[in-house]
Parts: sequence; C-alpha cells; structure tokens
Amino acid sequence: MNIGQAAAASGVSTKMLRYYESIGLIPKAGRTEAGYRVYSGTDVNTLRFIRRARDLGLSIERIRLLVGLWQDRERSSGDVKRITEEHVAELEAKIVELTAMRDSLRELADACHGDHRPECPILRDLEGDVDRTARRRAEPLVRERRGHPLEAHRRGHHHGA
Amino acid sequence: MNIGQAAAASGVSTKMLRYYESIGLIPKAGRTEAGYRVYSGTDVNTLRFIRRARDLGLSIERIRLLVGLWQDRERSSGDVKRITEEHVAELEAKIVELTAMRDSLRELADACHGDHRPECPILRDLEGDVDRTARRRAEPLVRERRGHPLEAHRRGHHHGA
DNA sequence: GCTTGACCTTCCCGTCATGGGAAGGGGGAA
DNA sequence: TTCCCCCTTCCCATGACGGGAAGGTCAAGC
Repeated sequence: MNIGQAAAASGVSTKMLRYYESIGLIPKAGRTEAGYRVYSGTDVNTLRFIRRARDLGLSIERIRLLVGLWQDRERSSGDVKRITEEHVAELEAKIVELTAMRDSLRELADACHGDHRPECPILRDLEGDVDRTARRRAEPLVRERRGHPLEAHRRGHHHGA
Repeated sequence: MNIGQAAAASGVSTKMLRYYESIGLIPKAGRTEAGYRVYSGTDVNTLRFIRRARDLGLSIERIRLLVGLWQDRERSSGDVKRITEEHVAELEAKIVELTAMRDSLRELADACHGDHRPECPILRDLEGDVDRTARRRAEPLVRERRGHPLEAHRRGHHHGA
C-alpha cells in the first residue's frame, strides 16, 4: 500500500501523512526499492484514529499522547480522561469567548439601520464613544492564557501590553 | 509621541504597530530626524478602533474595510452592517463546530471511569469501533468552506481528501 | 520498446496575526 | 561619559497544514 492508497483509506492527506511522519507522530514508513513509502492495514488504523481525534479538535501534541496511551496495554483510563477534559475545557473557553463576540456584534448589527445613511452604531461602538451609547460589550472574559493551544494561532491576547 | 507611547495609549503592541504599517492597515508614520516613528492623538484613535475590532474577532482584512468606511463620510451603514453580519455568521459557524466537538467529548469523558484500568470509551470511540459502541459523534456539520477566515489556520477541513 | 499520464519523492514557500530576539543606534539623566 | 531604556530593521517561530516546482517511478496502452 503506497501513500496515496493509505491516504484514501484513512482520510488523511498525503501531505499530512508525510508531515506526521516528519514530526514523529507516526513512525517512519518502510520504503520500496524505489523509495516509495509503504503502509500496512495497522498503519491505516492508526491514521484513522488520528483523523478522528483531529476531527474532535485535539491538537497534534495531545493526539501524540493519546496514541501512546492507545497502544499501551498498561495505560490507565484516568490519563486518557484527563487529556480529554483538558481539551474540553479549552473548547469551552473558546466557545465562551466566541459567543461573547457574537452576542456583542449581533446586538450592534441589530441596532444598525443598514441603509444608505452613514450613521452606524457599530462604528460608534468601535470608536469607543462611551458617552453616546452604553458600551455593553463585555470586557475580555478570559485573561492570561498565553500560549494556549486553542488560541495560540489567533490573538495572543495582546491586550495587556 | 513615539511608538512606545502610542502603543501604551492604544493597547496595540509596538510589534503590531509596525506590522499594521507594513501591511498598509495604517498609513506610514512620520519620522523624527533620528528615524523614530511619530504618532498623533488621531493615530491613537484609529489604533484604538482597530484594537476594539480585533477584540471582537474581526480579521485584519475586514478591519481594513471598516476603517475605510469609518473615515468615509459618504459611507452607507448598510456596508458596515454587511461586513459585521458576515463575521457574525463565521463566529456562529465556529461556535456550532466547537460545541459539537465539546458535546461529543463531554459525553465520552463522562462515560470514562477515569481510573487505573485501561478500558476507555474515549479510545474505543477514536478507534472507530462502531460495533461495540453507538458512535453518536456527529459528522462534520459544515462542509465545503475552504479558505474560511475563521478556520483557515485551524483544520483546513482536510476531510474530503 | 516507447510513450503517456498518474503517481511518487524532496524542498521551499505561504498562510494568519502575532511574539521573540539579535544587532546596532539614539537620547536624556546622573 | 556612562548608563539604561528606547528605537530601528531583520529574521525566525508558531500550528497544521496546502500549493507547487523539479525530478524520479510505474503500469497500461500502442
């Protein structure tokens, strides 16, 4: 089974397969004489595991831990549960953050006429005009979570500085 | 007012200030003889506008549009509202996606004993063992949204391939 | 046997919005 | 003058990939 077939069978792209190998998430695949990577049915199972974990939003680093536990007969389910709970907590925090943003913007958009005239509560809010409109937009709900996996890519919470 | 003071006054870091200038989100700042950037109170107002927009999760590109409209006396609030609604829709989609993940994982974690024993419903689910446990994990709720700003960084929805 | 085209290989670049840090120069106070 | 903090530009890293170039391989069809 070459890389394309393994990709089709697992739902992981060939790019990701090579990437996962490069970062050591999966072991180095065997090679044919011509240098083509070779995969087994067992490899495909692991890849499917990884893909499902990604679908649930888990980071590569947590998946690395989970794959290790999965293949460890001596594992304790407590470790698996702890990793999962950590991820759930991050999802929850992100949901709360996005929901606050959505609610604020929803409210502002609803108050906007949306016609040809320039007057606009959305811009007034962004302007920071605290006097003319009550600024109900919530202060950031979660502080001091730098380097947080779920938002490391998005907004380092540059706030404080 | 030099860059450090403008940063302190606006809540935008010096790094971001230089970055915003480099991508043309803000005009090139004036310079002192020594080459230091100089900012005015008006500049700080713009920066605060940008920071508030970022706090609401808007992308730089949308902020670019909003700043343009903000400074345009001939603007129509309809344009502002449309941009905002687009962003709200993306937030909503992301919230739905994360909530589905959270609910699935919450359920699996709740079913996990979390003790020293290896048996674990979480791993069984990731294994894809459809026979032993009913797999209630939702299929991806939103398809075909490649290049979507709110998730471009996270999971290119590599699914289909 | 040769061509064609689909596949494979490695390598580098771009994403998005930042932070970190190096190397070098400026500026005002003690 | 010395000191320290500020400023400058430049490059690198992040997470988890996708795109694409340049070149090698393989199987099918003629």
